[in-house]
Amino acid sequence: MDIDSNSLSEMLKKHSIKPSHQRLQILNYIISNPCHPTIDQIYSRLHTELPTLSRTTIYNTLKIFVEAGLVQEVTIENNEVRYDARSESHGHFKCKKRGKIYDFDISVDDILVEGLNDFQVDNKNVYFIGICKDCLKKSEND
Amino acid sequence: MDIDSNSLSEMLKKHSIKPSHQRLQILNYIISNPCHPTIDQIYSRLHTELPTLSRTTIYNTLKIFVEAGLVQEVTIENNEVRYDARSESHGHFKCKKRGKIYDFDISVDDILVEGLNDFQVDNKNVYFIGICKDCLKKSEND
DNA sequence: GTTCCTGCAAAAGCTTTGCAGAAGA
DNA sequence: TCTTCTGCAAAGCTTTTGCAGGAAC
Repeated sequence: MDIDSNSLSEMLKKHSIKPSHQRLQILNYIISNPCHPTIDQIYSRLHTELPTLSRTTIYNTLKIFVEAGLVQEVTIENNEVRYDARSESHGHFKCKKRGKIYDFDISVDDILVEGLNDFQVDNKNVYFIGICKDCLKKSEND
Repeated sequence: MDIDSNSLSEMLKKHSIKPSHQRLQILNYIISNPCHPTIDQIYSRLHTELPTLSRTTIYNTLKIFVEAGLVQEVTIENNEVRYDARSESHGHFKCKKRGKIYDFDISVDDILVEGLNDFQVDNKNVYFIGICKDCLKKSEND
């Protein structure tokens, strides 16, 4: 699931970010695991391989990545910011039951709103909340 | 800006919520101020009139309202849940500069996504982030 | 040697919980 | 009286900050 270290390094350099070991690991994780991980999920996973890695570094690093436009913050519900490296336009569906996030294709650029003609829109987000196919099936069987 | 106390009371009763003084005040505030207030904004404003009102009560009350479907939680960015009593379908625009939230009309029910055919979608949210007309004008003048 | 990065510890902010007293039926 | 609501205080979480040691160049 790992990505060629050189291409990761290049990605960082393109955004004027020095490719430290920690930053490469974190970027690799986010790209390899497009499951919109939270800070804690990233920490839990990488901490086992890199025991000295601290949460502070993950916070610092993701802040740098977000400012550089390398990853995006995904806020669907409070108390959990998630991180997403997908650049194509897409929406998110969050399952109430287990909290799983699904991506779906939607061209948010096509959403035009009359009232916002004179506004500068930098970011368009679409998210749905409900119950996913799998959880619906499970409750049927109960 | 206040709403007839009887109709507020009726709204609560319809949802099997006992109309206590605090609950009426909080509901009145949210409906009269459709600016998507945060808990803290509600507290700051109501606390002056009702000095004994506590944040805990506002948390409790809003939780009840949300569960009853009387108001909706609006999460646009982390660290601030906002509350909204509008029931019609609409989207939110948040201005980066001053944090102001604008509503815009959009029929989110018309957004259909192929990949989610077997999913139960309870809630559709659309939010944009950018710079509002007013702030754009101001920076022109600088 | 200088600069930037990392990570511990502490602080800060928001939200939840436990519980006792108050209000209402 | 009995039930429910309120609000103080404390606890719990996530995130930020300050700072000293370390790595890289």
